[in-house]
Amino acid sequence: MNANAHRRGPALPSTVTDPRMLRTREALHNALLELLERKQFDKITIREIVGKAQVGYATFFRHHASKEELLNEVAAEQVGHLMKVTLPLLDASNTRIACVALCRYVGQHRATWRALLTGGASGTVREEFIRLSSEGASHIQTSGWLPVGLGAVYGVAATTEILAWWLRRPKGESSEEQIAEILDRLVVTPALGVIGSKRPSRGK
Amino acid sequence: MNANAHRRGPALPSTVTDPRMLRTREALHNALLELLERKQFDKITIREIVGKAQVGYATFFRHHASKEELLNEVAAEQVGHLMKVTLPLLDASNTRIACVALCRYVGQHRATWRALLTGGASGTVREEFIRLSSEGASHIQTSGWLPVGLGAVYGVAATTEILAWWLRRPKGESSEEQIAEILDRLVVTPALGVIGSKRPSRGK
Amino acid sequence: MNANAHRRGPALPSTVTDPRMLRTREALHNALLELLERKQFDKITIREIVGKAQVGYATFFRHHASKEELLNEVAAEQVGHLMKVTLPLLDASNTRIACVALCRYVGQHRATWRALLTGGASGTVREEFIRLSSEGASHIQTSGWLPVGLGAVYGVAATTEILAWWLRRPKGESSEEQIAEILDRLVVTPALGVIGSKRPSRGK
Amino acid sequence: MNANAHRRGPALPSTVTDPRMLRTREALHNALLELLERKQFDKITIREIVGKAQVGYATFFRHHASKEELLNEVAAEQVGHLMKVTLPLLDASNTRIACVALCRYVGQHRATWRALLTGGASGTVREEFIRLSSEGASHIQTSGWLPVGLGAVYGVAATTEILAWWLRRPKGESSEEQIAEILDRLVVTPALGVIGSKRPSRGK
DNA sequence: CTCTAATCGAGACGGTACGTCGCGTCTTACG
DNA sequence: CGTAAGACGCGACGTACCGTCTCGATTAGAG
Repeated sequence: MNANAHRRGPALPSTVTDPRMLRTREALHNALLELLERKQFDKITIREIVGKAQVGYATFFRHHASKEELLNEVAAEQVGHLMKVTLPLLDASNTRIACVALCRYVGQHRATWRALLTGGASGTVREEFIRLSSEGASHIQTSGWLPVGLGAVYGVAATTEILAWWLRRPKGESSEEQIAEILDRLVVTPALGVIGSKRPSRGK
Repeated sequence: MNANAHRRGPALPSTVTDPRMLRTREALHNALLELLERKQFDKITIREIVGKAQVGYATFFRHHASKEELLNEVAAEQVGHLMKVTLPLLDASNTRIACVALCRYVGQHRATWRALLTGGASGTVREEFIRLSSEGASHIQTSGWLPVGLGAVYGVAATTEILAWWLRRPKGESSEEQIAEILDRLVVTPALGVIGSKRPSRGK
Repeated sequence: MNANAHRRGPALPSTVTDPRMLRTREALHNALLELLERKQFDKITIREIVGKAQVGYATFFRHHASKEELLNEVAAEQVGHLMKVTLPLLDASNTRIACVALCRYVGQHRATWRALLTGGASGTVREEFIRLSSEGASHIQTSGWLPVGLGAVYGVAATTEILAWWLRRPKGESSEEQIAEILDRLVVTPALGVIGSKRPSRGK
Repeated sequence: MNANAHRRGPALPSTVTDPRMLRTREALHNALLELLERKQFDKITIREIVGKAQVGYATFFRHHASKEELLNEVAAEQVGHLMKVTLPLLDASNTRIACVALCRYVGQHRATWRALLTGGASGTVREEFIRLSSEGASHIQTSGWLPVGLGAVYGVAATTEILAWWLRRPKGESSEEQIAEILDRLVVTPALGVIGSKRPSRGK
């Protein structure tokens, strides 16, 4: 009996072709993003999301098991876009270019990324970041004193935190280039290890 | 009408002397901390807290307007303890000592700090950190390229994230000194500005 | 932990003394009866009941596990009242008197009993009837050709069906005495067995 | 637009000849009957019915506007079969023969009739019974003290209730003849009036 | 034997009621 | 007479069916 065959979205969402489902999925994604621009993720109710998306309440659960799962999906999507822009430029010899690209992209999607990074969703976004970057940047090496796992956690946390600070401020206060420089000097360069050279702090 | 005359804790909790109130407050603090060691903050219900604290349900609201407010108070308290240990040692000329003190303190209160930093309460703890440190460390100067506000946000976020990573791992995996070194090299030194000298990233 | 201590009404509702609970219980009883006068039991939603009773939705479940359980309670109550009036008069030598008493009582509470017997609740009422009458009339003997269990089921079903027919018709169409006579001749006398002889009825 | 041109079965189902429709109709009838043997009518969902009938969900509505309508149809069909067997034998001078025929028929289709009479469908079955019998037995006269309408309602209710009692009991407990006698003495004879004369029963 | 239209399965969808849970308020009874 | 116990109104949760509505893919039966 297929009495409950209607439950759970397909295992591989990418294979969905039914235009109704695609429309619904996108409507839910957009609705969540729009709501995130105005209130904290955990203050948003599923009923608000489906209301804004013009979608039936039960329909939500035909696509996502929970609010969190929808956020995961949205986060993965957005982080994916960001990565696609930044990763190809990431090159140990010149990290600044990647930082600028990243900041520029974020600056161009200010509203979305402010929502993602300052609206209670940042934890999820960070996890997605770590997941995707450990896939895409597995060749990056850190110097020995910094455990790889910690490097990733730190890098992502620091980056998102800096971006969040930037996005919380009024629009023109800091330029994309300034933030990129901060990012590079404060996070990327120290984490990548400044290999083989000066350690500014006092010796052990 | 004085329908809610009994509501709201006193404006200045520090002035409370009634031993019953003190007992209740402490019981609630401890109950929250113990629960945080076992589950996410937002999965904890007020009824659980008062149950564990052996306190009447309504009594909770005579002391705190909400769960979050209690968490704020607990966070301020714990962060205060931590600050008291670390701040006096903070000296631009030798940051490592402060880092070691901080890690040692956290290591000695592992359970509590793991609860605070990995249990969904970290946002609150961070805010409390920023608030208290901007009071206590207002004399710290960063070099010009790093806005003061961002410096604080970054420093706290990076620090808590690193500590959280540490506390999530099995107990003996990294020593307090190792974490302190990472903290110093990765966060404190770069943020304090590497004053007057070499900037490892390429010039503009 | 008494996290769910609020669930389920007390095992012995008769022992409840809290006036709030009494008010709520009665409001729910009345609301159900009023709604039953206007629509089928299974078309009535719990939300309608609590709406009419001016009671919170969740409160319903603090008193009754389901709509059906509430109906059981209401039915038992009403049937109990009816029994109290009729049973004492039940005497094998003159069943007519009991029939008249029963019809009179029902006639005096026309709206309620029409609701109970014609509104989709009759099954429940019948079961309650059988339950209570097998307690109160256990001394009644049927002649051998009619199994006792069947006698009860038949008597109750026939009686309620006749009353239901009566109550469905316009108010003055048949007098209480006429229905009582039908009841006596059609149901009671045949079921009691017509033991060889005298039929007390017929004489006015 | 003929958006709903496909909706609603033909006004006269008897005129349908398309074998696909016939197959579907029968499958739905059987599915409902089988399910009724295992659970209450109102606990049965349309999705279960179409599942068991191996029929698409929407197809159900191409034949029946609702679950209830399907039940009506099934009830009419089964009651019709029963009537065809019993009615021709109904003769005021010897009601026993018809009673025996009725019980025998029901006994031969025990599962079906238990489903129909004890599974929450009895109300519908009774209505169908009354409708069909008032067509087929309109010549039956009752004595004056019993209104015709009430006679029908009573007769059908009492009969179905007695049968239901019988069918609920273990299979061989009462013979078809015993039930027929009860039916005759308890329901048919009293209702037909026993106008001062012969009572065919009693003599064995 | 085609071909056109009726019929079908599958199942996404907007609804609505369900029963549960936790909140924060307010009443009651008890010590 | 103040405090615990807990009933209450509220509102979101996730589930289950409802009945409507596309979609193709069969499958009749008329040409």
